[in-house]
Parts: sequence; C-alpha cells; structure tokens
Amino acid sequence: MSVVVDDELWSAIGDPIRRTMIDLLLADGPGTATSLSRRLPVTRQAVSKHLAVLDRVGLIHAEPAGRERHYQVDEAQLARAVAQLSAVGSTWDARLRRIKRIAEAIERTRTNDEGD
Amino acid sequence: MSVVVDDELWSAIGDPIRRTMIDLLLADGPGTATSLSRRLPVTRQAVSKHLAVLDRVGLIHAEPAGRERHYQVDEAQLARAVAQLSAVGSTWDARLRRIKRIAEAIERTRTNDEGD
DNA sequence: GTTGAGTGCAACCAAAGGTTGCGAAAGGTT
DNA sequence: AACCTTTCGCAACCTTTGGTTGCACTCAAC
Repeated sequence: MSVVVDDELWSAIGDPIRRTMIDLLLADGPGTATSLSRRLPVTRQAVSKHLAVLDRVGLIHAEPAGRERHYQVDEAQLARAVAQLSAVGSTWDARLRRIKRIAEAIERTRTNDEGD
Repeated sequence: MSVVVDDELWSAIGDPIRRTMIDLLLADGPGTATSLSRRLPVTRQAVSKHLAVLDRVGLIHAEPAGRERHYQVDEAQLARAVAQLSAVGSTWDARLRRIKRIAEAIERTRTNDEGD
C-alpha cells in the first residue's frame, strides 16, 4: 500500500541544511566542512555533523587531501534519492487524481438520480 | 541557485510517520487520531502531535464530528507539496546530467589531445 | 446516571541539530 | 628549526522534536 522508501535516505535529504549542502556540492563541485559553512547559516561543526550523516547514507563521500577533507556527491546514490522523491510524488499524485475522479463520478450520479 | 522550497511544508512530509499518515488518509479516506494510531507503530498521542503538525502547514484539516475529529487531506496543499518534491528532484537530476555531460566532454578532449 | 470510546493537556525521556571551547595535525613563513 | 595559521575532530552543553505515560474531559449509548 504505502510507498516503499528508504527512510534513512529520505530523512538525510529531509533536512533543509543538508539539502542546501547537496545543492552547493552539485553547483560548485567538491567542498570541505569549512568552505560549506561559509555559505551556510550554521557553524562548521554543525556542517561537519551533517556531512557525517550524508556520508553514512552514502550520498556523499570524503577524500582526504592534506589537512583538508574534500566531500563530493555520490551521483549514483543521489540518483536513487531522486528516484524515491519522484516515486512518492507520483504515488500521491495518482491517488489525488483517483480521488478526484471518484468524487466527480459520485457527483454525476447524484445529479442524475436526484435531479437538481 | 538553490531550489526554493517551503521548508515548513517539506519538513512536514520529511517525517516517515507523517508520510505514512498521509498515505493512509489518501488510501482509506478521512480518519481520526485513534484510527490512524491503530495502523501505526506509535501511540495515539504521538499521532495526534503529527496531525497537529500537518494541520499547521495546511496539508490536512480536521472536521469535528461528535466526540471525534475526522482529519482529511487538503488536496490542493498536497499537490503543492508534490510539486516541490518533483522540483527538487528534477533540479538535482538536471545537475547530475550536466555534470555527466561535462565529465564526458573533458574525457573526449583529453583523449583527443593526448591520444591514447 | 454510569460506562466506554475518543480527545486534549501536562510531565517526563531520548535523540537530533546547534553552539562553544579546546587540542592536534598539516601547510606556509621567517 | 620555530612559529603562526588553517582545518579538522572531540567533548560538553543547550534546545527542539518525537515519543511515552498518566489523567481529566466530553459525548454517545445503554
């Protein structure tokens, strides 16, 4: 019945800061906790925790470079996440359409049976 | 740059329990806190809090019926939420495609310049 | 009126997101 | 080599959020 989604993956992209982080990594290429925190309204440590969450679900992965850690989006995993978004969306969309269709059918029946 | 989404709306559907609740309301029609809690792994009070959240962002609305409160999905608002899901999804999708295209272009250039 | 189902409110707990503070490691400068 | 700066990770702490239990209230039905 209900749409099957990976809750871990979904809740990873459920956070607005994490969504923006993914946006930034996609738009500007690989980045570090420090570079991301400069473009976000939270501290580096908060960003670091978010990076850990995204890393844990595999949406991004880190590449140590000297004293820095460059994070970058895992394209395949993000594609999976996108697929889940559209899956939930289209399921709800389909249900909305079905409900509307049924409602219209009932309305038609009522109008025919009882006149106006 | 980043996709404009209503954070309130998004975080409302970000919770797995709330997403399932919407699923149930769509599939079975209007329901109460008690009826929903019977089909969910949490207590009625937890469901009640989630209903309050969904109500606050307008995704559902309640209709008092005797001693019960029947909640039902606000179709227009849910349609808005679905639109946002697909907006974020298609933005990421587009960026992934762009990155892939650029990567391929670079690969082609490299192969042409340096031979094999 | 009493009993039962459905609600709402309050107190309490645990996990998540955020902050500050500090110490360690890598890179650049003198 | 010694020093300073940048970046990072860890620990302590606070607040919000999702969850629970317990209790009092309302409405329907007997």
